[in-house]
Amino acid sequence: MIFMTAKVTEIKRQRAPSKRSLQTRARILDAAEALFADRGFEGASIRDIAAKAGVQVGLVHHHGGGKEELFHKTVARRADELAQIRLDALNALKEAGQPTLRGVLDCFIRPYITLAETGGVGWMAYGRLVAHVSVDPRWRAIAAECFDPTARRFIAEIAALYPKVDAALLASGQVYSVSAVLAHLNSAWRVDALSEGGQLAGTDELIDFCAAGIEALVRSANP
Amino acid sequence: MIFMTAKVTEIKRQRAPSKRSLQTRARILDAAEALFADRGFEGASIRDIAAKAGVQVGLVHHHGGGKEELFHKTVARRADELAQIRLDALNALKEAGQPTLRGVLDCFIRPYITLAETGGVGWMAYGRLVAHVSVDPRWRAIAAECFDPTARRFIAEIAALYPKVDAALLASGQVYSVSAVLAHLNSAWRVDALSEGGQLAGTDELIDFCAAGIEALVRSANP
DNA sequence: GCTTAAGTTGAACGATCGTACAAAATAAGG
DNA sequence: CCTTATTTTGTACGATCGTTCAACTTAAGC
Repeated sequence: MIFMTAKVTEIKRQRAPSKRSLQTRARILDAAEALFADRGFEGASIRDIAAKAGVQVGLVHHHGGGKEELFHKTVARRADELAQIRLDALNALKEAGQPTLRGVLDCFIRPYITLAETGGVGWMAYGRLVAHVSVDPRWRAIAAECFDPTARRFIAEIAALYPKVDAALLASGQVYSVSAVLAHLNSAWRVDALSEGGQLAGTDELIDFCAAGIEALVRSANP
Repeated sequence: MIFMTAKVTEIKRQRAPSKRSLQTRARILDAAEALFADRGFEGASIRDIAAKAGVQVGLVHHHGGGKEELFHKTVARRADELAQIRLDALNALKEAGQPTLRGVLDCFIRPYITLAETGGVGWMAYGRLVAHVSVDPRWRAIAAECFDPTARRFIAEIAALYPKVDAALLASGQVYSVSAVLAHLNSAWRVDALSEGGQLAGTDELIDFCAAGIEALVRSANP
C-alpha cells in the first residue's frame, strides 16, 4: 500500500535503450494515462493498459515497475513538462515589467488549459488524472512531489505582490484556483447540463474568477 | 458497467423492516461511505465494507443490492439531507428580504462546511466521496441526479440577481465554486504543506472567494 | 403465540486481479 | 559480424474480487 519512493538497488545501464523500447514505453504511459484518468487507480487494470498499448502484460511491469510506480511515472511525466512551460511564462512576464496578480495567474492557468484544448487527447486525460490524484489521500506524496514545487513558486510570486498578507491565505487561494482549473477542464459537461446546452466560460473568464477570488481573500485580511 | 437505475420487478414489502435491520443498513452505508471516500469505487471491496460494518459479505449485497447500487445509495443518502438544509436556508434568506449574491452563496456553501466540521466523521468523509463522484465520468448520472436539482435552484436564484447575464456563465461560476468548496474540505493538508504549517482560510473567506469570482464573471459579460 | 416474511450466516462460485519468471527475439556496443 | 544486454513474449501462480445461494435466526403481523 505504501508507495515506494527509493530504489534500494540502482543497477547501472550498460546500453542505451533502443528506439523501439522508448516508443513502447511511451505507448504504455499513454495507455496508463488514459485508463487511470478514466477509471482511477484500481479501476484500470494492468491488462487493460497492456491491451490498449498493444503489448503483453509482462511488458507493462518491465517498463512501469509495478502498478503504483507506473501510476507515479504517468503523473510525473507531464507534470515536469507543464512546470517548465509555466515557469518560462512567469519568467517572460517578469522580464516585461512589474507583474500583476492577473498576469501571474495567467502564467499558471493558461498553459494548462491551452495544452488540454490543443495538445491532444493525452493532455485532456491528464486533467482528469490530476483530479484523481488531488482527491485521493493515498497520492499525497505524488501530489507533493509533482505539484508543490511549482505551486510554491507561484504562491511566492503572489506573496510578493501582497507582502502583508498571510501566506496560508494565499495558499488557500492557490488551492481554490487549482480546483477551479480542474473543474474547468473536467466539468464542461456539467455546465452544459446545468444551463440547458450553454457553453462553459472561456479561459479569460476562468482567470478572472480566480484573480477576483484571491483579491477578495486579500481584502478579508486587510480590512 | 452501466449503472442500473430501474428495477424490473418491484416486489411489495409485506412487513416493516425491523429496527435491527435498519441499524445494520445504516452501519453498512457508513462503512461504504468511509471506504468509498478513502479509496474510490473499486479501491473499496465489498469484503472491506462488510468487515468495517461488522457483518457478512452477503449482507452487504442484501442491503446494498450490488456494488454500484450501494455506491449510489451512499451518495444519495446525504445528498438528500444536505439539499433540504440548503433550500431551507435559502428560503429563510428570501423571507428576510431581497437576497444578495453573498447571501445566496452562503446558503449553498456554509451548511456543507458546517456539517463536515461538526457533523461527525460521516459528513467529513462525504466531502471526499462527492469529490470522487465529481471526478469520474462514470458517475455522471449519479451527479446529475443527486446534485443537479439543488445546483439549478441556486443558479436560478443567482440569475435573478443578474437578469442580463448568460446562464451558462453563472453555471460556470457555480461549478467553479463547488470545486473550491470541495477543495476547502479535502485539501487542508495541501494548504498546510504549501504554507509551512499555515492554516486553511475560514468559511467566510471561502464564500468571499466564490462571490468575488462570480462577480468577476458577471463583469466580464457586462463590460 | 404462531406463522412466515425478512434478516443473517457462512461457504462457495467463476472471473479477474497484480505479479513473477523462463524462454525467445531484438538490437546496442565492440 | 558477434556477443550479450535488453526487450518482448507467453504462461502460470496465488490472492482477491463481486456475486450467488441454501440454511439458519430473528422478529413483524395477525
